[in-house]
Amino acid sequence: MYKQLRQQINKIIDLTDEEFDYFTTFAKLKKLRRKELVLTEGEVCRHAYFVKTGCLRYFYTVQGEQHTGQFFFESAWYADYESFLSGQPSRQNIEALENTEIIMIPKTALEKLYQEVPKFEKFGRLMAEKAFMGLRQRTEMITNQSPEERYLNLIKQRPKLIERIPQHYIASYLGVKPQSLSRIRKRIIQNP
Amino acid sequence: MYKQLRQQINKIIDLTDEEFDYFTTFAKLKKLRRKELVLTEGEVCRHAYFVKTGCLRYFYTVQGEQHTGQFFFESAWYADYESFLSGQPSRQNIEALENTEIIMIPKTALEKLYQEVPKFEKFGRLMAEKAFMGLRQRTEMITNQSPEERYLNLIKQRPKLIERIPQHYIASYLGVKPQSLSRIRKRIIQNP
DNA sequence: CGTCTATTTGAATGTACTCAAAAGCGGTGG
DNA sequence: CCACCGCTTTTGAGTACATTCAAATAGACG
Repeated sequence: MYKQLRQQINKIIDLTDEEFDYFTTFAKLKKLRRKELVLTEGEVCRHAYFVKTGCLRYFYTVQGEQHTGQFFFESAWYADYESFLSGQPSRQNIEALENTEIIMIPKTALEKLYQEVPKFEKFGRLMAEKAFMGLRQRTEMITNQSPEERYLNLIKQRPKLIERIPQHYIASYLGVKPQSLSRIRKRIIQNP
Repeated sequence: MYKQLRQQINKIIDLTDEEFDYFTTFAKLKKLRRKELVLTEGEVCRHAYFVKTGCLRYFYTVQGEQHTGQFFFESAWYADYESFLSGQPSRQNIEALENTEIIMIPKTALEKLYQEVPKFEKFGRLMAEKAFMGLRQRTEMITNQSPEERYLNLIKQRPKLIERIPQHYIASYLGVKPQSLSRIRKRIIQNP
């Protein structure tokens, strides 16, 4: 049932069977249909989400425009840390781009685990550190690279993403308009 | 001696006098002159830095150009998390913009503290979470706002920074050329 | 097949960039 | 005290590239 989850957690900390079983008593499964939201802006993010199958996208809206923050595929974790930690309403939306199965861990459960089992405090730290590094990579991509470079890098580093995600979402993720991404692709095809 | 440090840490976790004293046994003081680097790209970041007085800037170089990531003033913490955590050479430089006094905490000390005192594990988690939120704010500023909006926001949110930091560093922080920032300022002065 | 959405293409526009040079400012030494 | 030097900031002119507005084409799904 939770084998996949166990594998991912094992990459971060070693849990005994008991500890993992205890962890899973708090887990909730949820199935999402394509385009369904698991978090809507204005709500407080009270869960961490683990993608079992499918794909999530988080985005936020600025002046009526959607900005895509990130995509998450099988075995990835996500939560809107800002809302999750502060308890403030989230400005993000988290949406399933395909029919998607997720495992939800309530914040309250994590807090309980942090207190009861020191090992989970370490888990929490490592997750936050990992999240930080992921975001930094993303930030550098946006600040240091031209749209064309960003797209070429994405092809190189996450080729499966290109095949799986509709182009206008990729444009939004790269920080350009769909028309611009279309032209970028054209340029790339014409010039080796 | 370490009163200022104690105050800042108290904002995050409660430490007993003994715990704090133990913590400070690992601390090292360092004075930096203006323009001096405390971390150079290629080195591994083995310390967390706490600014006692003065100001630090971290930047990295892309195709010969400096990109300023962030400024840190009195009572701020910094470390290149990526290098600090992974042990890989840093791509960042950390520089004093003024004569600056810092307190350095070795990574090895933190690891020891994490193991020995559970409370510090929590401290580590909270610091990572805080770092994450700071970076996210920065990322959104870059992705969602025009250079002019970024500058106006900076004036509003960190007015002291504007007075204290030379303009070309601010331009670099905002992701524009110094000439462009100069023109932005001109526009702002002319139009209310 | 027809409708709706996604992608592509075209033309005009705007904004930051580059290259270049002038003006401003701070510090040093005569 | 002033003259000079290096560095910062400003200004000008021309360019590059993503954007906007608009429309055509292509694909997906009922």
